Amino acid sequence: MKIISWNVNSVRARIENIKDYIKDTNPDVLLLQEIKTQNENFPNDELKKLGYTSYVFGQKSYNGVAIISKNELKNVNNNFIKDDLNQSRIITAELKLKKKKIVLINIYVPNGNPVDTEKYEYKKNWLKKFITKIKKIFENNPNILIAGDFNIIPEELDVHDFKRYENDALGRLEIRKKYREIINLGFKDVYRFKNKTKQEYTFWDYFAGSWQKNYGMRIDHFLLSNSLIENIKSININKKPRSKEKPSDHTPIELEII
DNA sequence: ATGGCTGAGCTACTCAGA
Repeated sequence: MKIISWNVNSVRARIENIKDYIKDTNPDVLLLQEIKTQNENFPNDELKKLGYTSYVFGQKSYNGVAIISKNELKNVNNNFIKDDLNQSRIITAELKLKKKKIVLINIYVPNGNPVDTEKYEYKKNWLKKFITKIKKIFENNPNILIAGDFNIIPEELDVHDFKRYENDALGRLEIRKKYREIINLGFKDVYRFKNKTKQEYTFWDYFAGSWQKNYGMRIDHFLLSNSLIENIKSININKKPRSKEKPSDHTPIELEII
């Protein structure tokens, strides 16, 4: 089963790229972040033509997440945590893998910059609530997959110039500790688990030729509960979509589980 | 290099992103 996560930076501005990408990679489940549209303007029909059902948690202008799936999904939910600002950042569903029932969680974590503002506090509180909820889910189900745009640089090698980000909301130790806290509940960062020292990124700024110079960062992640590690077939950051015309600033990360 | 692109909403500009 191929599951892909991609922050598309507007689903409507990116629809042709997304359709091309789906035809190329044929995912079973595609998790989108930053769709930047309300549910009623989501391109359901175009994705239906490719054989996918869309489950959308949208919002006007900003944020918004969606799950696009070949098979119909059960228990789709938009209120995983109570969001302090009522922003659309989490959509969950139930996924079946052989005999295992997996809780699938698609997230778009707040950015949190600048760090001396309420935006940073919002990110911290959001992560705190999220961790509390994950602990609770674990009590009933050991099989959890968290995927999406975490807006967290886990380690120094996950960014081209760590010094620039060590006091940034993406790289601050306080935030990276939250990431470790999730991992320590019983997860693997699948990319890092499979690639101990490899330096690859999932995001490059639009400006200053960041893509051409490979000034990027790895902030889109798949966290798989330890009970599912044996099911990993492959993990891959696919840089092709970032090189296309009119790209998102993020590129997809692709997980295959069996 | 704390904003030099990009997108949404709207029709001139601000807000947001990381």
